[in-house]
Amino acid sequence: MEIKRENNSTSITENALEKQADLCQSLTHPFRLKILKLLQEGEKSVSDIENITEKPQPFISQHLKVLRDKGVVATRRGGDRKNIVYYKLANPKVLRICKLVEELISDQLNAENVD
Amino acid sequence: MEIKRENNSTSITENALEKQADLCQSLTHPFRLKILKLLQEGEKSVSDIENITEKPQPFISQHLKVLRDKGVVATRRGGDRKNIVYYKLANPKVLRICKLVEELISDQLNAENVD
DNA sequence: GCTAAATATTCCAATAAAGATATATATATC
DNA sequence: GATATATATATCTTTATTGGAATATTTAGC
Repeated sequence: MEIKRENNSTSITENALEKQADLCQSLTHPFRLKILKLLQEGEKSVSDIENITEKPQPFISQHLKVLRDKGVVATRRGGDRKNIVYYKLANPKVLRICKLVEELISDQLNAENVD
Repeated sequence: MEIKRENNSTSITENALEKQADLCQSLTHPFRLKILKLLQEGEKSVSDIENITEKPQPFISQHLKVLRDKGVVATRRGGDRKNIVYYKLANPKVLRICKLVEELISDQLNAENVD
């Protein structure tokens, strides 16, 4: 069991807010959002994502790592040789957040067009 | 009317994803999330936030600016001398996103505790 | 136009994130 | 244990974000 609180000036709430902020960090890159959008259709391997997006493999893996580290996506090994890693959304709430963000931007653009 | 697309290699979708990513950027700081949490209760002035959080006023204004620039919060001038700026959430979807992020972190912590 | 109160902005040093390239690891087969 | 395929990580340079301190702006009243 690990000690979670570093010092007495950091409240439980502060700690939760930091984790929330940290999670949102994973949503701040267009390519990561694109990955999440792809995963909304269902599980995809790294090379699936490579074929669809036509980006270099290390670039893709780097961004997948960010999503993985924040617990936004989950993985399993598959394929005949167990050398294919399939990624999926770790929690349906991720999808709901992405959709809301998309809608919010849409709302903002519509509000602009009223000018 | 402004030209929105810089070049032909940037698709409509890419453009939307960039805006979405940019919006999420405003959610990546614990203090900004704290502000949003406060504004969920209702409109607050800068000095309200100052009194509640006990942070330096420029610090607060800097973070409010980020939220304002992304269209996450809206302002109005009020008070007898019109020198008080009241902040509120710009769109109810902001609240829903914050709550989902909070729940997602909560889910993650619960999943951890099963270990 | 000066003052006061409330809020906003600028500047700068420190830290963190991004992306390309090179390299490493994991898994099964031979 | 060498090979092949799929994926992951490390390194390095560039660029963006952070926060504190000082300063500026806005508004109304005098």
